[in-house]
Amino acid sequence: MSPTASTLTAARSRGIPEATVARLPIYHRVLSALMDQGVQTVSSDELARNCGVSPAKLRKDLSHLGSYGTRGVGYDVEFLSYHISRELGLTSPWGVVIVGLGNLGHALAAYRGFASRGFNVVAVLDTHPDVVGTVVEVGGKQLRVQSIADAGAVVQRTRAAIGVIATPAEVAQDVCDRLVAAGIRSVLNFAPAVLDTPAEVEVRKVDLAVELQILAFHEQRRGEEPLPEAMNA
Amino acid sequence: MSPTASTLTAARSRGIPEATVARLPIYHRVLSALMDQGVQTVSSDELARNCGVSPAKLRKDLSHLGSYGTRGVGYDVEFLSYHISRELGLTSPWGVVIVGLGNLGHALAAYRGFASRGFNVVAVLDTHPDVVGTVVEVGGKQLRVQSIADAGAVVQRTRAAIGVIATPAEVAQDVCDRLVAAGIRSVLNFAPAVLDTPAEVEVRKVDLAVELQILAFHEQRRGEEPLPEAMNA
DNA sequence: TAGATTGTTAATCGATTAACAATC
DNA sequence: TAGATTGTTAATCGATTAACAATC
Repeated sequence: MSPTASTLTAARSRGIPEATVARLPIYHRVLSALMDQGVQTVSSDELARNCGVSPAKLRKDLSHLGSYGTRGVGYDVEFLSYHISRELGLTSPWGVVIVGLGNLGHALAAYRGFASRGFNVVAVLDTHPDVVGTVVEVGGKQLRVQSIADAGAVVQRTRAAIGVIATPAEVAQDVCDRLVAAGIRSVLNFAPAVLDTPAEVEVRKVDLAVELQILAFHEQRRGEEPLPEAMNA
Repeated sequence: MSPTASTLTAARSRGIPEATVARLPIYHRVLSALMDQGVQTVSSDELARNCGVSPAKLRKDLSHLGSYGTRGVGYDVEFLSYHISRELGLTSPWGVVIVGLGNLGHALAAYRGFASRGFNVVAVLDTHPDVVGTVVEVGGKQLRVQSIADAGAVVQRTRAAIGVIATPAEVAQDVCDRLVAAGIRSVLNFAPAVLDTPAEVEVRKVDLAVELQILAFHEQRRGEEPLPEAMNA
């Protein structure tokens, strides 16, 4: 079939598969690295190899954004990078609030990857009276730790869009409720707890224990290999 | 069809879907919490609600492990918990090596979730001469930071199975190569780099920037106008 | 043009879901 | 038994893959 207006519209319009969205940041990062190296053009084979995916998957993913390559040539690195960042919403910076300043919270606050990727840590919050009022250095700026009780005012003033929960599991749900009440609709949860939120809130979870246990599962399976003919037929 | 020997064997045998494996740790954690609360029996509806999944998905997942529930009653919390931990390979502890003792590495070393979930940090490594030889407190023990150059001996002596990479991106591939050469087959990668490894090595990646960018995508879609008029402050 | 490489198709594979028969 | 709840089925949905026509 020839590409009609309607098929083009379908490709360019709203429904980008979640699996594709989850890979776009990797493509974007690798393209940035290629730009730093002065590479101007890259083929789907080469880019895919750098990203650790198959060329077919890469081309399929990119086809959901539009048609930004040139047949017989490849992709212009800068052009493609721009269109991915546009699709991801990275063309203007997002404000991030970090809640919980234990070891992990401090590590996150010190992380340089925020600013370089279009995210600004605009506030740090904690529940504990001992921690509130102390000063943390975040991306060159000094930020005073504020109380989670002030989440509403803080989010309104800073226009923060994303909340990062780095608290113990016990207080994570309460913290999340306060962030949501304050207007936060995007949450990154590092606490080992399942958060209950309204449907319009997008929660993503990073869980060290879960990752380790998945590795343990495969590690165990690998060890069980040494009995090929015994057991089941 | 009636459940024949072959269908039972199929269900119990090797192929547990990856998507199911990825959820087992959550089920396990919630079951542990229920045990702590003294709950003895739980239905799939109740357990699913606590885990943030649908009851149908939960029952489907559990059916891959075997038949550990009782129709009309539900699941015995302790019994099910045991079988999940057995399936995940958590009945004996796994040794973990942490590489890279920057902010994140220190936070990981201080994390209490390791020991309580069947993982022991048995060694900490770094590349930098200034850091090697310093002492880090990990789970009550004092561990001396060793050189990545000694990875082979360290892995052999400690019988570590899992390597955690918490280094900058630039050295991540080199560190990974050394861990693999040392016999590590399971890697948890916190560095923002795509690692190239032999097929038998299982790599999982935790990536703050990727998670944030996925949130940004949905945030943008939700508003369709990131910062209405005022731009960033 | 001839060679190279994209964007799309169609087949396959795996995961999710709702419904319900089995059974406690 | 009657009510409750599992384990399984079958339909649906979404993601992956290989192949190739389009086209630079």
